[in-house]
Amino acid sequence: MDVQRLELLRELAERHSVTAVARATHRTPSAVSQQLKVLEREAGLPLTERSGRGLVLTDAGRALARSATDVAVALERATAVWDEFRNRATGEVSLVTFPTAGQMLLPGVLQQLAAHTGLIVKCTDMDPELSDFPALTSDFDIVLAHSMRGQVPWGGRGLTVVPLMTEPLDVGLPTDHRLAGRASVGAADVVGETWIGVPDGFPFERIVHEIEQQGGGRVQVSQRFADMRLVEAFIMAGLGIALVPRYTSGGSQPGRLVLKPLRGVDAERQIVALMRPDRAERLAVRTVIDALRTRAARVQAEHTS
Amino acid sequence: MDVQRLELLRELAERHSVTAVARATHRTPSAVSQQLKVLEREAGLPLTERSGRGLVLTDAGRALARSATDVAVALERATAVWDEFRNRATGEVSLVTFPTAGQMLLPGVLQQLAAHTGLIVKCTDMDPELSDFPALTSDFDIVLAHSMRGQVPWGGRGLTVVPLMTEPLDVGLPTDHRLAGRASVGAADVVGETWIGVPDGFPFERIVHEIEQQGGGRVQVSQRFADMRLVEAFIMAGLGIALVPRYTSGGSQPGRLVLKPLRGVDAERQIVALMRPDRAERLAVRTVIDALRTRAARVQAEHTS
DNA sequence: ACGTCCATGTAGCCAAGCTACACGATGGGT
DNA sequence: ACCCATCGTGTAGCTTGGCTACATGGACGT
Repeated sequence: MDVQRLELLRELAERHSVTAVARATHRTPSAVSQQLKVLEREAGLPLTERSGRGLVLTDAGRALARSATDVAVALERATAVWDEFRNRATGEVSLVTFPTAGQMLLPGVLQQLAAHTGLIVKCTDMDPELSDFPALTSDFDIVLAHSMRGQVPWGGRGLTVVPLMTEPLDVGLPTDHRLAGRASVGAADVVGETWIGVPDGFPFERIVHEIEQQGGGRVQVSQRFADMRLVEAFIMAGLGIALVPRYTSGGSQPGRLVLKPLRGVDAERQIVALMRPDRAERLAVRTVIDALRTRAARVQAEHTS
Repeated sequence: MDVQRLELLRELAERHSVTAVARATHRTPSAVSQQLKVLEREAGLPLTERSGRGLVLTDAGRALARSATDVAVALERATAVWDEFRNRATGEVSLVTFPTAGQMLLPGVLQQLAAHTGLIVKCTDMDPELSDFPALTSDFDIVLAHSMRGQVPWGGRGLTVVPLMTEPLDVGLPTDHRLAGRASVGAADVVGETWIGVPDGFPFERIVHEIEQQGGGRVQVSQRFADMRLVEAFIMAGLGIALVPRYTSGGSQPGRLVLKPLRGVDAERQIVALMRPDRAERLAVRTVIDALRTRAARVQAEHTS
């Protein structure tokens, strides 16, 4: 029973295609196919089935892939042991973020991690609109994702979830708005306004529905943007109001945008780090995660004081 | 990070010698030495140290060997998964026993396991006097061992321990003995007798000391034997009395030996199965263990009714 | 019906890991 | 104090497992 082969099976379970596995593991499809065949012969029962053009795993294949994860975890834990003996995290850690979290956390994190020589962090940003967060864990060590409170759609998939911070979502208004003087606003105050929304399927969506229910009316959404800068620009131009994450707003032109807490509505988003459990064991990865957590805590502390 | 190499390091941790590892893994010492060297180069820190003629592990080496066990467990669990998918335990299971336990349990176990085609159980017996039970787990899948109540000297070593049964230790008397009519005997009744003992270092020893303390005197030990048949022969010849495990006695010449429970003394031995944790995960091994447990339960039930 | 994409065979190459043998070092036995 | 058994470790050379390159056949979309 070879670990490499198990790893291949696990990749196949995630990527659903021999060619995709081959690309991800820097091999030819032929090599992957051959190894899977050997694994099946060893197992003595079919692990894969043809399904049209591609391959799917059988029940046995899925079960084996699942326990392959445990093997990978144990292995990574072993390498972490000796990393700890050398007292240094080493190697490359890849990370994807959505723009706002990256802007808020990454500069500070990378400055903090500069002290660790030999630790290289490769960051990428990805539009949350296009990205399926759990799927990204196949290609990146750490995936920064956001979700609404309580809602953890990635628990069941066997992924490791590390909560980083919960960020309140406020209502962003232009400084000359009629509500700009209030300390906070309620659903009834804002339900009649023109809104700038987020693309369909975004977690914020649920909050807008809640405002409609509590405020008793229909929200008018004039535009839908994924990029917060764009949203803020529209607010400041007086073209509508919008939900804005509290810690990441402003920056561009302070003084022309005010944020008002939303009373009576559970308006928070959780920012979490998502990882494949084996990746989460690496000392280098854990070091980055620690830096992310301390940085997130500091950001939150700075805003509450 | 290769699993094979980790396995080698783990074997080295158990056997304390490259040549021993080579013998156990059917390789030349040179091959083992080379692989360990590669592992050290990968780790970037020394894992072994010369100590006279042999090798000892450094702290880092021991830590790594420990986590190598977790890897092995995960791997065996994976193969167990597919064994379960085929619904049959297969392969060879090696087992060592001390004579009395083997006599009591193994025939029934092997009869029960005859139903499992493809499952081969290789049994060996070994004099408990000569054997270091924990050390035997390096060479056998299952080690049947005995110990006194509460006393579990093999807990700390990271071995898997499965309790099979607790067997009372009675006082064996010839039928014409002056105490043969009693329902039970106390320490004071037997402390003045001539005893047949067990070799030094045997767990029974502690009970003899307890008899001396409670009975208030010194026990006279005329002979020391490891084999119970021999002990029983001496008892029946009127040459002394001895502690005899209740379930395994008799058989040879019933009617010339009687057993009397010992009042006020904690005279029991525990029979347990000892395994290396990775071996314990194999479905074949677990099947044999299950058979041992049901057989042990039946033996115990037959004697109490 | 055609082209494209996918999985999978076959031949051949490369490297990892083994054996065989030799050498220096250590420690017990006489 | 010597000798010799034993242990770990180098070096040379072979075997084999796993890869690439290329070819083949089946499934889907247009």
